[in-house]
Amino acid sequence: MITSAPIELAVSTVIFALRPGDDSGRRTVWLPLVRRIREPQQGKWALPGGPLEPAQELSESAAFTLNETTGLSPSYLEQLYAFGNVGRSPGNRVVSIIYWALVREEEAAEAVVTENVRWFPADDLPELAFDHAEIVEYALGRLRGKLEYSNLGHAFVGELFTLSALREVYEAVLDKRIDPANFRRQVETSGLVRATEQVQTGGRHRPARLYRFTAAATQLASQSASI
Amino acid sequence: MITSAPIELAVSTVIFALRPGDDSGRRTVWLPLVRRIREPQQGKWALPGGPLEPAQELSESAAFTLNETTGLSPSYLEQLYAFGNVGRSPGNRVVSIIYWALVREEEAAEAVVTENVRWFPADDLPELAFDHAEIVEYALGRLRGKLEYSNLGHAFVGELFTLSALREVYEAVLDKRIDPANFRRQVETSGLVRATEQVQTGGRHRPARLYRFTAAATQLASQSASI
DNA sequence: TCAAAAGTGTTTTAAATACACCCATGT
DNA sequence: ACATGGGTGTATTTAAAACACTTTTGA
Repeated sequence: MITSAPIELAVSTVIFALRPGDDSGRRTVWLPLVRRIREPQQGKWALPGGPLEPAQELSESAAFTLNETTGLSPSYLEQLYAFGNVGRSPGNRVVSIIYWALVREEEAAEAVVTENVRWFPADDLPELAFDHAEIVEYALGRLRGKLEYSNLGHAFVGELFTLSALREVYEAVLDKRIDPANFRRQVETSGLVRATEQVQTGGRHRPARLYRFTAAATQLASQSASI
Repeated sequence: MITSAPIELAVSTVIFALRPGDDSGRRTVWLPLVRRIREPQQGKWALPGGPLEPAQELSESAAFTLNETTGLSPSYLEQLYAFGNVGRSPGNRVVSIIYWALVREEEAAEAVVTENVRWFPADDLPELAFDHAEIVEYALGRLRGKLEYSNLGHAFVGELFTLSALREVYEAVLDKRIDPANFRRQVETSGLVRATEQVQTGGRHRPARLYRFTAAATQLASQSASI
């Protein structure tokens, strides 16, 4: 009787954060990778992840890996796609269920950085293990696409934020300039945001009003997370 | 040493076709289900599917199941989502990677109908096994959503089609009336469609010009299948 | 000749975009 | 005072939607 090796089931996560780029003062998209410390593909950089535990929910597994890698909790977490091509891992058959997550950079920022965990700019990645380069590309597409038709910016700013800060999130992710006046109107008429009484001073210009997301917005974000 | 049972990996498919409804002459969305012939949930209707074979691609598994169930080949096939909640199958842990497919009804139509395979209207399903009701709901949302921002109608019509036929696909899936004049303009300016020299006669009205999809359209459909 | 869908033209409505200009603060 | 981003007003462009009307066939 022939018994082939069982199919392995893993969960990995593409973790995005906005960080100051090397060049201008503008922030860009970064993601953490881990260096593989065993064969196959030893030494190459890969997405954080691991085998699924029988008693563990898929999203729990993704969030656990994320916390292990960055020390952070995700402000957004959604399943991306199941990658399972026969040839994607030489020698064994691995089906990887990929999640993607957004984290707020402010919180811990440089917290966890070891020899084998490092953050990279999304547009300047090293050679990745397996099909992980393809996966990251796919996740970036989803991030950009979703930002345009949902209120995903929510996940990148804090509880209180200026409209400029929110706009900068969009500019960083979509990598294009957005007219501040039109952006303001779109956001304000969306009903997903409410002005507070507070303002943010400190800039050498007129203080900016602080906003917060409405309940509708947070709800919408978690809904769209499953659609 | 405690060794828990391994996680099972299955692939199932939500198969959509347009069929004449019971009432009016208009077509509606139908899907085939199979009756479970063993425990758990014996006797309940479920999505067609089965365990993933180690040497089989995910999409191959979905297409194989589809052909087995309907005798048809999919004109569109795309991964939907991986459902893997711990409690979704009592007793064992099953992660199901779900695909969704569109088939052209004309081809075989009533071909495969047995005691344990039956087509149901999407808006009038029997009680389903496991979390399959939730899965079908999710797939319907994706079908409707995708039809609005891509040229998915492509998969439901033949090579040559009238703009009315294409419009009826949209009306059936979205379950709403669409202005023929505006629909015509939108489709014509999209560049995804090209008029042929032929017309379709036979109706008691002016003959309708036949169209075909351009290469761009078919390409776009298969692209969007992986995004 | 009449019904019915094919197909064209035009108006209305709404949204995105572009851009001029005033406001309030730190230096 | 003046540079800078915050914030308002308005014109332009584009697309969606609504709807009147003409065309061509089968019966």
